[in-house]
Amino acid sequence: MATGRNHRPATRSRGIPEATVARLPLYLRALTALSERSVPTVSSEELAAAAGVNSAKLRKDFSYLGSYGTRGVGYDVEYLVYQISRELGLTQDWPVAIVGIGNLGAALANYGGFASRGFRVAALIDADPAMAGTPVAGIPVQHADDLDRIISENGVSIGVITTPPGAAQQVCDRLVAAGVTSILNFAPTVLSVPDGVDVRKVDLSIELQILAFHEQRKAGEEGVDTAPDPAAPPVRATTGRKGPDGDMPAVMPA
Amino acid sequence: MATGRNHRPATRSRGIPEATVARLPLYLRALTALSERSVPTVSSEELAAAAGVNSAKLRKDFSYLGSYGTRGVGYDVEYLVYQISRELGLTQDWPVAIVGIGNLGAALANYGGFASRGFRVAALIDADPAMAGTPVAGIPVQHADDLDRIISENGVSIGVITTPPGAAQQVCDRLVAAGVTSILNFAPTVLSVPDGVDVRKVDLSIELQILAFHEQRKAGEEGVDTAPDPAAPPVRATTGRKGPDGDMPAVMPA
DNA sequence: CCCTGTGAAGTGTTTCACAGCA
DNA sequence: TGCTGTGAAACACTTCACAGGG
Repeated sequence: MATGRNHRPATRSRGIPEATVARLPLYLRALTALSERSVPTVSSEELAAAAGVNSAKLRKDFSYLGSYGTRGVGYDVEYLVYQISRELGLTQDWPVAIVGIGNLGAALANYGGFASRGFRVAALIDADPAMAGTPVAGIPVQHADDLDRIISENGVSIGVITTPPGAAQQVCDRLVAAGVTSILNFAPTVLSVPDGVDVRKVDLSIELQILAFHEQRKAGEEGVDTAPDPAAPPVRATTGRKGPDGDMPAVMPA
Repeated sequence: MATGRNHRPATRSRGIPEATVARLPLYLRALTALSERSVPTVSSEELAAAAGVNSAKLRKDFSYLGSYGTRGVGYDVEYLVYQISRELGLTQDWPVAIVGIGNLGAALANYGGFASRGFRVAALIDADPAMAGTPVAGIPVQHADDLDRIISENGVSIGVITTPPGAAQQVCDRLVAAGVTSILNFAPTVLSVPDGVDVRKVDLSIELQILAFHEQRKAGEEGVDTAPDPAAPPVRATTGRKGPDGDMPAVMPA
């Protein structure tokens, strides 16, 4: 996550751990699927499997919300759907504005799952005057000059940034000034925001790089599993710098 | 994260903490920007600010890679760029296949930052025969029937899934069968994969729901900061179920 | 004297294992 | 008996604070 609010240093009481909050949407999705299949109750084991976590973790997570299960039986699906929805704030409607209607912004606007449960694309905003008025996913694009008005008129408190990286911080500042207090950033930039504003980021290239890291390990791992300590690492001639492996090449790779 | 590999239970030795791995791309990005501005060295404080973390964390992170800094001075930007790139496996080329060329898949294919450092879109795959041959971002879309061949011929080990949720698991299975061992999943589905396969997910609606959770708290927080224990929570009449607040409504909200 | 590198302390998260209730 | 709810142990991650090298 970027700079931003530090979610209250857990003053005890109503503090649900961040890790738990991040899993609630997963449980909710699994429960919604069960609900659609009219399954009345579910055990922690079954629900955990559907959500891709282990059952102890799930039970601990639910224990932070209250005692919503029945010993010997499991959880009432409908009841739990409601409780988690309420906890996540999805029983109300959240108007969202997307700023930057390029390929990605348009794709998000068209994304069906967006509207699911509580979220509504209230406005599309772009800096290109040529786009103003053009409908994307049935919603007319508005010009960035009117950002402030658009945000307040629609009561938007959640903004999605899909601009090029160079514009992201400026857009962020304007959104915050207009009253937005939660931002989902798709631009590959670190956003700085005042206290009280939440930023979450979605970053394709970071995810790929993390995968590449593990992928590389897998390749090197083949047969060399419990390898004995490799020979002492090469040390750079000029300075005393040392690392576990690999020295600086004469020519940097492009 | 979905089901998947458990990244070696930290057998000590060369084990870089997962949290550190997830930040390396952030450092790399900040360093690349400095490098482009021809900045020769940077202190942990400066670099941390640019990456949006605190300096103690950054120094600790770097300490897992080796001793790449100079006391009293800081870090050599070029040298560090190289070391982190190498650690992340970005000194080699990773051919990536995108499966599911709808709005999102096309947007990702067009996304410039994709090709940056080590990644190359090697193939676009879709199940719609009508799309076969159509170029997207200059790359012709191929039919899903040939998935297996496409993956092996291009030596793809990283797959990106941008299909509708219903198709995701099946596509995942086929990718894995074809030799893919890292998957980036954009579909809102829990994927199950065999051991040794990594899955990371990017999920818009989960991120929005997490933001909504905090957003809701902010709204309720106004002036009620150190509120004394609220009155005993209402208890559901029929059963002994109890939660911190809010009972089941007569009619579920749509 | 400045800034890195790192033990040690602190905090958060996961897992274990079982008491207790339906 | 079966499954939830939860203390307590184990583990992971972050922050502190300072020794020590350039």
